[in-house]
Amino acid sequence: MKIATWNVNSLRARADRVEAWLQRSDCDVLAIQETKCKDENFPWELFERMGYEVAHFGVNQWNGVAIASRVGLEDVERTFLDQPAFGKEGKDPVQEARAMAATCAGIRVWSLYVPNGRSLDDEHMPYKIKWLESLKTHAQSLVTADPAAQVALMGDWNIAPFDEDVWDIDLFVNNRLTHVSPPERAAFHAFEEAGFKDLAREYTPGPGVYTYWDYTQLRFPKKEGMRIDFVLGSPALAARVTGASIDREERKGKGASDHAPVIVELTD
DNA sequence: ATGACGGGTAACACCCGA
Repeated sequence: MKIATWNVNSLRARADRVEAWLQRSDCDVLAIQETKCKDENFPWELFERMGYEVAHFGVNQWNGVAIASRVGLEDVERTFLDQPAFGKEGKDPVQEARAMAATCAGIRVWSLYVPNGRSLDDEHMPYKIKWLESLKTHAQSLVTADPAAQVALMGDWNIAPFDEDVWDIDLFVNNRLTHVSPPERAAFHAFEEAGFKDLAREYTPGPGVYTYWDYTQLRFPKKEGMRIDFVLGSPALAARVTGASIDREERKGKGASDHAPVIVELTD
């Protein structure tokens, strides 16, 4: 069985690529981020045609998450416990479409689009940290309630947990860029301390192994990327892993997303 | 070639991404 996560950077713009990828990847469950559409614009028929059930959560052109499965799709949730809302001062906070869950073949699958943070001094940064802390509390509660629970936290985490997860750590640190700061990394590692494991890393060792390459400045051909997309698994799920890969072929050519799919293989 | 940013909305720019 294969499960995967992929930030597609607009599902409508990437529809042909997503369909072709489903065709060749033999993927059973795909967590999608940045659909960038409302339900009424969602390409439902693409997934039907390919034999997948799909659930989507999107409210406007920002964010948007979905889960497609050909092994069942039940108990869809569109938020986690105490998921923070974001609102600029003077405006009502809004729950953003950044998380959804569904149970697929006994696995509690989450499709997650962690807030970017924008800059270390921006009000989106404390939002990002709080968002992750709430998610961790929720994820931890699932495993506490049932130590045998198979939970997959899949998505675009917008954090590079280790120095080798960016092509030039000095550039990031010296320019006070996001994704590598101690508070962001601590928020990520808290999941590992809670028993969740990065299921792909041991099968895709770095350095120089990434899941995202900026569209600008020839980042992809120059191999200047970031590892920021992860599948974190509960102990019971981690015990089933037999392999993992990053499909960097998918980043090539015209019309690619700036993220590549991350695939984890499990025992049946 | 893996190649010089792209998507969406609304408007003839601007927001957003990391």
